[in-house]
Amino acid sequence: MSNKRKKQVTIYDLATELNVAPSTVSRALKDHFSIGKETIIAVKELAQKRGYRTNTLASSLRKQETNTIGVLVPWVNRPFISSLISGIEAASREAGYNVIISQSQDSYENEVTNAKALFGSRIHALIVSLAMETTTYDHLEEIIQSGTPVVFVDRVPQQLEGYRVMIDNFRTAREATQHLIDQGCRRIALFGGAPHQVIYQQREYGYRTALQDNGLAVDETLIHTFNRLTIEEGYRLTQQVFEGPNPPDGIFSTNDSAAVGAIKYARSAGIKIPEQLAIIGFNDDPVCEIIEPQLSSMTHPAADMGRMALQQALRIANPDSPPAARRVNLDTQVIARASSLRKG
Amino acid sequence: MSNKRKKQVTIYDLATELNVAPSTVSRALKDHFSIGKETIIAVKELAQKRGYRTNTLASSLRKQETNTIGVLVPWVNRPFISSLISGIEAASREAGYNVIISQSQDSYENEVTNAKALFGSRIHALIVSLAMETTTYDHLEEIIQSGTPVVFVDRVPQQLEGYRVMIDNFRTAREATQHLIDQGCRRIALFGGAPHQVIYQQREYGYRTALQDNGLAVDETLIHTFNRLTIEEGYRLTQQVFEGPNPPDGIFSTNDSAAVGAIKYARSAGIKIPEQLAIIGFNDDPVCEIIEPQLSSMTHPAADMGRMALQQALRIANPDSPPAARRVNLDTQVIARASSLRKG
DNA sequence: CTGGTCATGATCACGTTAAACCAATAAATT
DNA sequence: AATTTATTGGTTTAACGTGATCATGACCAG
Repeated sequence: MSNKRKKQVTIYDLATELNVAPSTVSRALKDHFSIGKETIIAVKELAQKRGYRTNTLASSLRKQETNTIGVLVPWVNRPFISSLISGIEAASREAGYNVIISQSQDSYENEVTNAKALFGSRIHALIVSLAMETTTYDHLEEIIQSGTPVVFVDRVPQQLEGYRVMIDNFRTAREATQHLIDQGCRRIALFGGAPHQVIYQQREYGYRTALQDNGLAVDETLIHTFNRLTIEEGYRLTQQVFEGPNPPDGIFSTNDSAAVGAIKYARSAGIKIPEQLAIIGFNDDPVCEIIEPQLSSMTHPAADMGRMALQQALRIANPDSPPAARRVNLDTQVIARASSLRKG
Repeated sequence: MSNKRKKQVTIYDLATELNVAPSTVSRALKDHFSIGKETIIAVKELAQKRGYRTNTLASSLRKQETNTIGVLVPWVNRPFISSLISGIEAASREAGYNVIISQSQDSYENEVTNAKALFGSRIHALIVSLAMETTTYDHLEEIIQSGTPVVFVDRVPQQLEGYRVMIDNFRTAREATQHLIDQGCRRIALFGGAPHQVIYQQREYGYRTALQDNGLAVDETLIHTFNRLTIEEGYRLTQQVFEGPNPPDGIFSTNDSAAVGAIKYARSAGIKIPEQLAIIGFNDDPVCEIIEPQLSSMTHPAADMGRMALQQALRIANPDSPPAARRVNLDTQVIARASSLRKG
């Protein structure tokens, strides 16, 4: 019923009450050097008493700069992404920024629409993880051109020049594969993602390199590409592979979900893990510790990546800060669990 | 380097180019009835050509109303919450609103700070799920008083008058307990949450009622309270209960994590599920289908709750829409899986 | 009485839009 | 036919709250 909002307190109100000019109030609130100490105290006290809150809209409009960070991700309800957002949110709030989120739902079309919407909100900076479908980047190029800082996280664009925060996918995949080899695997299958996404290319390359490092031939029939890397896809493909000739003795899955699918099939088919089949995933989702046997994986420091992406975003275009790095790589490590650890 | 942002196109630019007044452009873009058809077309065409995007800051300032929805939750990286946010985000974007998120990290202090920050951003409405710690509500009362629509989701306040979107916790808990009874359980333990949170009170009440419905005595020693309902807590408490005298033959856990802990302990201690111990959780997190045996649970329609919360939020204070409901309850149902299904 | 601080005031401008106003033509009334 | 009234298609003005810029006045040292 009370459709009528309480009138907000403005610097003008404070000014009249204190018999000073609005601009004095404005400056006092910001501890401007040219305002007397007593005035500053008086203004702040009254502001407190009257419940004054600066109108960020007006301020942003005037300053031609918002305190809002845009985040554009495929989905918010995925373990990796939600932790990424958690990191971005925490760091943003500490730095005095708000976070607007939007999800592309892995659709290119949505990504374009949302990018435009965020851009229209005059965000201070944009942090993006690309939709699976995305192969062209005009919608983001446009934003970069406008001078808005853009930082790509994890799923980064192929060609586009820009700032990136990632893990070293090549090295991480190489280590994951090496781990399986160290555990005695000789025929390792690869469960890879959409081949136009850089991160999956790099992971495949890491896999290939590890094999070569150890003098193992790359068997192309062991390399599989997934559209969505879901549990179901992992299950189905594992089944298919094991019903064919010459099954693998190890699987390196480029995410955890597909690896879980593999474990599920193996368990249902009576395939012994890790003796007959060693499995390692990617991301170290919470599920790794829940499934039986527990799933080995590569850490993917989601929250740290979020914090780092924000830091970079704030450094771009801020001449008073250390310069932003074009490319930040965060450390990862092998978490060896029962699914790959062969005793002795 | 290009620290200088491209100057944005304004209605003023379009107006001069078309030799009309800025207000005409403004109205044309909104298909105002008093503007001629041809003018509207001409304006829109030019706007398109010049890449005009309305400055939402200016618009919001002028209209005294933003298109931003504030979301205040304990954590974004939890399955239930991230799905809730996903629902809010999707519905908001469809309705033309942005979503600002902030997490209290289950701390009362953070919740207050963030509430103030969101309020300062002049949000159109606020959707809140309370921090575990929160027991007083002045920070939210203040926002409600100001006329900003506030909708509580899931973790709602005890006394505070306000709009709520929840599930029927009482009925849902009663059904969960009844399910265990139907499967032959006679000594059912309750794993409950923070007792000052309404939802956990209601769940306990539902549990008690189900027992009484079936003529079973309530054994207070079977009722356990958890601070955080984590896997570890669930594990430890199950161990404690089973090392004591007269262990239960069923567990109703008010979230899935604690139930997973219970399964883990049972498995390690050789307790047969569901024969010796039947377990049902709450939320139907993805983990339910991953753990072995699969965990029975009660659905908790997170994304739907998010969409519904947004719908209510937009209806409050909008006289042109159907009135908002003080209380919306969404349906839930039992998902019976191996952890509780006793054959025959 | 000149010049320099210190503390503050006055004046827009940021981009948009609601409200009030206006001119010209078409339609309705006497 | 003459006059009033509506309708169409705009324009002008002001305001939303803040803050950068430039102006001002009091006081004091030299």
